[in-house]
Parts: sequence; C-alpha cells; structure tokens
Amino acid sequence: MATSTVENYLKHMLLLSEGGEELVSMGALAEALAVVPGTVTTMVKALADSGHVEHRPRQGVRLTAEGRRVALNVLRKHRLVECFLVNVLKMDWAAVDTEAEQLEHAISDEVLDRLDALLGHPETDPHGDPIPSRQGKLDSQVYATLATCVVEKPLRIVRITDQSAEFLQFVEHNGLLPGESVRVTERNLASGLVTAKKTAGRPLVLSLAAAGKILVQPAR
Amino acid sequence: MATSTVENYLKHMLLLSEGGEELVSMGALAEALAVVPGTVTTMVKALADSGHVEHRPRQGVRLTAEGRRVALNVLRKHRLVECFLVNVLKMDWAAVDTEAEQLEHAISDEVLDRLDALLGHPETDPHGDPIPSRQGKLDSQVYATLATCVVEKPLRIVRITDQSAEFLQFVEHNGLLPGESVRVTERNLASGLVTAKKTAGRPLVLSLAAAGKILVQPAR
DNA sequence: ACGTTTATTTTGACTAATCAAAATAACTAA
DNA sequence: TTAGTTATTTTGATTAGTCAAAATAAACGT
Ligand SMILES: [Mn+2]
Ligand SMILES: [Mn+2]
Ligand SMILES: [Mn+2]
Ligand SMILES: [Mn+2]
Repeated sequence: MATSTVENYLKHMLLLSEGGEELVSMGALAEALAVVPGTVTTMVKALADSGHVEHRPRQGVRLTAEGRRVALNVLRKHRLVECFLVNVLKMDWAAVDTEAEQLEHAISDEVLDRLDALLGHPETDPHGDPIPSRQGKLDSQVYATLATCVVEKPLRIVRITDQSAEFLQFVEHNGLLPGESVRVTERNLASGLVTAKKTAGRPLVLSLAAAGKILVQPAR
Repeated sequence: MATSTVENYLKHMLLLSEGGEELVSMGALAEALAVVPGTVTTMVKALADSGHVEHRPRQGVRLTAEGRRVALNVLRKHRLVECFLVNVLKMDWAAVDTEAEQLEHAISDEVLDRLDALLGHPETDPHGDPIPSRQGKLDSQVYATLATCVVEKPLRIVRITDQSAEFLQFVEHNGLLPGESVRVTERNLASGLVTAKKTAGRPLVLSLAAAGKILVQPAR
C-alpha cells in the first residue's frame, strides 16, 4: 500500500499538471508539499522506481498510468469526504479541506463507495471541484474566471480554486458561492481591479488575483 | 500532536489495564500491537519521557493522567466511528474494527463532536463496547459471561469482547448480537462446553473460551 | 561567448519506528 | 540454593521521510 506521503505526492502531481500530461517541476511540487526541493528529488526517484512516475532529470516529473490511478483515487476520497463533512456534518466549508487532507488517507475503498452512495453520487465538492468518477474520469472542462470573462454578461459561479480558509471565508462572506449568479460590471487592467455585481447587492471590488480564482460559466 | 503509533500504544495500554490502574506487561503490549518486545521497551521509554506513561523497568507500564486522557480520546473516536460505519453507512459489524483502526487517528475533535451528535450520543458501539464520554468517563461495569453466568436464568447479551471478524461473524450468524435474549441451559466444565438457547431456536453449543467472550446481564 | 542567476541534484545528517539477536534480570522448580 | 526457564532490555542495523548546505547543470542576459 502507498503511504500517505506517497499519496500526497501523487495527488499534488495530478493537481499541478492540470489533470493531464505536462511535466511538473520539482520546485512547484516542493512548494505544494511544503518540503525542500532536495526532498522532492529524492522522493521522486523512489516513486520512479516503484513505477508511479516518470522522472526527467532537470526537467520535471509526470505520473504514469498507475500513478495517475492512485492519485485519482485519493482525490476522489478527498472531495467526497469534503461533501460528507459539509452536507452531512454541516461543517464550515472553509475548514473541511484540512480535515479531508488527513481523512483521504484513512478511508478504505469500501467506505468510499458507501459515502458516495449516501451522498447521492455528487459530481462536485462544496467548492465546485469536480469529483473523479469511480472509473477514474476527471472532468477537465476549462472555465472562464471573473478575471477573464466577458464584461456585463450574466454568469453563474461554478468553482473556487483556492482551498485556503481565509479566501473561502471571504468568498462566503460576499455571497460568491458556487451556484450563485453574478456579472462583472467593470475590469481595469491598470489598477488590477474587478467590479462584480450579484443580482441583489452592492457592487463588490476584487483584485485580479482574487477574481482569477473564481470560475464561472454563462448563466443558462 | 501524538503520532498514530503513539495513539495506538496508549489505547492498547488502556484496554489491557481494564480501564484502570494495573501495570501492563511489555509482552502483552507487544502481542496486542504486533511488534517484538524490544520495540515496546524502546517506545515505552520514549513515552515515559514525554509524560504519557510511568515505566517500572522489568515490571510493566501504566498510563499517566495525560496518557489516559489521550487514550480515552482515541478510544472514543474508534467506537464512535464504528457506530457511524454500522448505523449510517450500514457496513458489516465484523469489518468496522479494521476501518476504525485507521480512522481513529484521522478525525479531529471537531468531527468527533459532530459525529457524536449525528448518532444521538450513543453510549455503546455496535459490539456493546462502552464509548468514553467527552469528559473522559468510561463505563467499567463488570458483567457475567455465558461462561460464568447462572444456568437457566434469562439473560440479555450486552457485549462481545472480541473484535476479530471471524468471531463476530460467528456471533452474528448464531443471533447472539447485543440486545438479544438468551439463557444457558447446560455447562460442563469437564468437556469445556456451554449450551445456550435463544427464546426461539435450536440449542447452540459453544466452547467455554467462546462463551467467555459474550457478556450478559440479567434480563429485566 | 561568458559570467550570472536560478533550479535541481547530491551529500551527509537526523528522527521515528521497527526487527534480530545477544545480554541480563527475575522467577521457578528441584 | 542453584540451575533452568521466561520476560525484558540492550545493541546494532534498517527503512521512510525529512532538512541544510554544497555541488552541478541549465537558462538568461548582455
Ligand atoms: Mn493528504
Ligand atoms: Mn475542495
Ligand atoms: Mn489505530
Ligand atoms: Mn467495537
């Protein structure tokens, strides 16, 4: 069995490669895992030996089919656990990522399946992050963000791509939860500011950096 | 934070000292944790340094107040998780101990409290094992067993003190679940056999060893 | 093309947890 | 008592995961 350290390495590789095929740099992985780069090099070589990754020295690393399979299973556990914590235990959506970070390594596939059924086979977690299917399919649809979308067009928020408690609390406080309707009324590249408006409510000003973490689709 | 290894050591010390004050032998601990005795000696010395236990060389080990506090918290998590797995996820009661062995180290006190509320503050787990209270109170009532009870007296099964899947499956198959009514019709010390009868059903023959793992109280 | 910056890898050391096997202490039975 | 048995402790080694800091390679800018 993969240790939880190995599971974390593989999961973060999956997240950093945008679900796909690109090489992940040692530096990015070190940053994501909060370890020094030398540690990543060492671990990645071990992971290559065990067949979970392919290591291109001095260039980066990518998951093998097997590594990707493990990573998707962990990610599925992480996101289904988040659903459970929010929908069943009514926990704060800003707190569940930390909890899920541990639980994703502790629940069996059997428990995973039963949680999935209990929750009604959800397709996204409370932050709008897509849940990999049992068969290992992960929705990789590309969305616009409040930093890139068309101005004045009616939108629906689909996902928040920042799991930090501070950002999620900010998002919740301003009613920018997944599912909400919104439109951008103004965007100023020079000042780096975006103004968004919900159907009811005062205009809300965001930095481009913050706006870029809020994914949207055209309101249907 | 205590590692899951430390949590396991402390939990098993609590279980082996019958909730109480007696010294636990290194050998018993090694057996329970499935490690060699030398490993236990080493760990126990570290645990003594961190103030979780008191080590009497060549005699045994006992929990300090702090060690007991940690152990009770882990045990509470273990047993509440078992309740959740059986009552909510409808898992097989013979399988949940293995699951809980991992989950007891992964859930936070916050999740613990919410699980407890969701389950309606149960006092025992699916095997009849008492759940330590949030304040650290553990029911230590002593019960008779099918090996020690009065013959022909109507009884109620309260607890099964063997978490192995095989034994639990045997118990379930023969309808000896906690809550069930039963009486012992015959006990033969020489042959080591006990005959038990449920209100409806054929007589059931058990070894004294098996009967001793089934705790009962007088039917009210 | 050459020196400089940056990313990556290597080296050596450390901690937690474990085992095998030898040493020691304690108990037990003659 | 004394020899033998059993439990415990010690010693030396191993594995997983990590860091600090030095070495190296690649990329970049002039
Ligand atoms: Mn994790
Ligand atoms: Mn999420
Ligand atoms: Mn455990
Ligand atoms: Mn139990």
